Amino acid sequence: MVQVPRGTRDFPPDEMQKRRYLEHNMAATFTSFGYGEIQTPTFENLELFTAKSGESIINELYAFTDKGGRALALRPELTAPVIRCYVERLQMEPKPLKLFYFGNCYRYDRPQKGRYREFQQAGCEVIGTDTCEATAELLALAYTLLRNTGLKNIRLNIGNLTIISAIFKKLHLLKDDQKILLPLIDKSQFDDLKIALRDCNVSDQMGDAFIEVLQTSDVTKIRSFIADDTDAKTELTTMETILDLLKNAFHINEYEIKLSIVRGLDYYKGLVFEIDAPVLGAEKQLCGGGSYDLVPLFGGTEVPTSGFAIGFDRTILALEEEGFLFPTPKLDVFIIPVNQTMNTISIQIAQELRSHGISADFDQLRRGVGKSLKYADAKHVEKVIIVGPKELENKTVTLRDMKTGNQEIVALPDIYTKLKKI
RNA sequence: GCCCGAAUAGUGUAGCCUGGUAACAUAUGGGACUGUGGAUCCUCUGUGCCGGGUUCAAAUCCCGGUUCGGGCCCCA
Repeated sequence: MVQVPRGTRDFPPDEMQKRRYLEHNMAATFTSFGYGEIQTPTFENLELFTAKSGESIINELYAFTDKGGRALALRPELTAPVIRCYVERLQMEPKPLKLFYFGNCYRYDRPQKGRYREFQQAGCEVIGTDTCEATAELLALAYTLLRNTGLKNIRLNIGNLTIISAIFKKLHLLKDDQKILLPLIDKSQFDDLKIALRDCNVSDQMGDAFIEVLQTSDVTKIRSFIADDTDAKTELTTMETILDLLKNAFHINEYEIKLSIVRGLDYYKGLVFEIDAPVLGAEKQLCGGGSYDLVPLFGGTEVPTSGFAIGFDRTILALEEEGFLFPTPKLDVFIIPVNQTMNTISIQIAQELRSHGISADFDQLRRGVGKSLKYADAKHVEKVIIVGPKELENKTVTLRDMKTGNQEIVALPDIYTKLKKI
């Protein structure tokens, strides 16, 4: 039997209901914040993704050569394509430019729960502003977006790469050292980090202090550690302004400063953040983002950019874990012709209801009333119309409420007004 | 890419250790039943992931592969 390829999935109707709900819900939040939707191609020129991350990323890409010999790749994420599109045709748009997107992405990874080779991302980019209010809004949007979906338990952690870089400089750490240290910081493996710092000729005293700063959410502790670096101090003050706005203007209090948030991709700079759903366990990260620099790399005029991406599939898993009840759009009316001579009138009624925005279906298997009622029940239909010759003599039909079992005789012209109350 | 576990009707499971006719529940289709039977009863169809090996005989034992799940690596 032919199966779906490794790491990919089919989405039957009951899954698609959840996915569409989430898409509509998220799109509504994005648009309420003044964002416009954008869509880019599923595949791009390979160099778009190797430009910053280097050739090694090809191992994690679905990369291929087309019949014209072009080196292409299925997109592994959407930030680079959106910025490519901006540079290519949107540079003269009024600023700030606020874009959001949904799209399937592809990575050649080992699949596990919440992790697939084809997965969906939702996300956004803000181009043309790096004011504190813009950054605060980005944080607020990410948090609000996930909250609006119905998620109860999420954690927002905020870090800052400018401050981390300043600390690296202060500890006289070289680029090569950072490559070893950053992954350890990202994974919060502080015991290993301590040993690695020692290998990098950092004194135990400084190393311990650094590790403490990485774990604290106390701003004064961070400030005293970076007291002799003006850039870092300025950045910290900016961050405080942002957090102040987040708290007092956007009224979002649930966040933690966590300097160990450093993100994987190296085009980020300044403020970075992640949102976790603890219910998901090992693969718990739902959202990641921050400020980054990609526009000049793609040949555009330098402009501030920031954004975030949300793991759409994981958001659904998290909602399911929390026992969230997804809204389930149902068929409004099922029409049962008592016999085949009732087919024409049944179809006419269905069409009439459909034209009034009431979803309607009729028995197409020529089943008896009993079997049809059972079918309507299995489909969780609200109302059933039974069309039979006895009532039809008086231009009426039977309207049955499937919840209560109550039945009434309704004149044909009154069906629509009777059902409109649903 | 690495380590561990799993895979049996559409779905959920039993049987596997100790090789011998593949089973149960549920769902689907049909019927009892030519208008109320959302019930009940009857019934058809439908199952061993793939490939090799051992054996008179493999769902069962062995090997390889595939996919899924758990954990690494990496990341969303």
